[in-house]
Amino acid sequence: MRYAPEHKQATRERILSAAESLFRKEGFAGASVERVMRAAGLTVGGFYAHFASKDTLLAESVRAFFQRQQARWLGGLEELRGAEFLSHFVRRYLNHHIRDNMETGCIMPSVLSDLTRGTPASREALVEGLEALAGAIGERVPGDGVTERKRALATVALLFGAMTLARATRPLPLSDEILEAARDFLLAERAPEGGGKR
Amino acid sequence: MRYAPEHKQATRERILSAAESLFRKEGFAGASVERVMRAAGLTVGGFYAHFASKDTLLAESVRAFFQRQQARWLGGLEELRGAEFLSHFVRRYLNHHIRDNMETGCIMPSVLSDLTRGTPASREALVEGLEALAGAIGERVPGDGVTERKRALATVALLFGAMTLARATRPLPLSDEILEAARDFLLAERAPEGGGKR
DNA sequence: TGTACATCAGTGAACGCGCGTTCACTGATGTAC
DNA sequence: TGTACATCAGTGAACGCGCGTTCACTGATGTAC
Repeated sequence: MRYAPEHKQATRERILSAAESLFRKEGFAGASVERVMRAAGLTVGGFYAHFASKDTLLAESVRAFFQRQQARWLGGLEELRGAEFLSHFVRRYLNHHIRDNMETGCIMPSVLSDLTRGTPASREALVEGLEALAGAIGERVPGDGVTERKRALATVALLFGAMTLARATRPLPLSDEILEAARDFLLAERAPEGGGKR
Repeated sequence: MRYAPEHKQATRERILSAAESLFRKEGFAGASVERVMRAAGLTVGGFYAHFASKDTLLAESVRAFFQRQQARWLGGLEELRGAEFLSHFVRRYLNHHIRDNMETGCIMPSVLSDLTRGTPASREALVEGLEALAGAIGERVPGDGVTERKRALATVALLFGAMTLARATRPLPLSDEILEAARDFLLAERAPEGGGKR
């Protein structure tokens, strides 16, 4: 029990990271507080020193996911714009690795259905993440006809929807087709004037 | 206990219909077998005369949903083609009523996350429904560049993704924006050569 | 430097609860005679 | 038409289990003197 001012914060992050993995792999109902704590190297009872409830844990996991992932999704694409940016971003997301590794890939397909019934806090975490992501995309991809924001929102909705369907239809060829279809649909047409080659 | 040859089948359909409603409203984990049976006017114990397990019930609910809903989604649009068909179909799906009435609207946003972790039977039910729906859309909407099938798959993925996000972000304005964005994205461009006015 | 003490992150047993599933049963039905 | 019987859809109590949460506690840490 080493115990320094920053120690509790580090433990909290360990729990959060374990929770993210388990929520991804097993969903909200499938990941019990006891298993999350065990995965973080702790015992059940300590959980409530860090989080008010399991619902709070989901909200914080979603928040942490968007914060961490936004950097990964957009990292290295900072000066790309338009079709060029979109091509990299979409290909980065809609790939087999994210589809096949539920415990490390995107958390959204695993918990989106739970969020439609979620607490205000977990929905708020989703909204903030969505706004930030749509904002980052909108900045880089000009809309043509529809506004940038709308285009970004539709893009995100298609990414999440396609990844969820692709996971649910694994390992059939249909699963690959869905990823391809979404990729083509987002990239094949309406190439915006901002960027480059695709 | 009236009890005629067709009576058991009718009871089974009552259970299935109650299950669909409860899975829609509360998800797979949230809808217990006991509450499903009570909603069907029966008691728990009788359940296993009709279904082998709760997992089987989900699979059969998904199958029943697609069978029932395909008719509702496509009914009356039989002779429409191309952009005209797509416009009706997309507007029929992406509306506030389906978003705000989880127990009667689309079941997919409620259980898609569960299906990514589902049994083979429930995933098979999803695959069959998806193939039938994509086939019906593909027949009516020619692809341009991408094949009809891919276009149909991307359309379905965007519909489900947008509806799920819209439900999770209710009642914020963002929720309406997501529906609009998906609608515009599917209808605004790439107007195919098959149909009509949009 | 050494000792006494307060703090509080983490432990682990216990709580009440609702879950999915089983099973001995009931009693209305349709059939045989 | 009337009686005896087999069927089996549906009942309801019971099962073992894992859940989210609580709480009295432990013991390493940092502080006071």
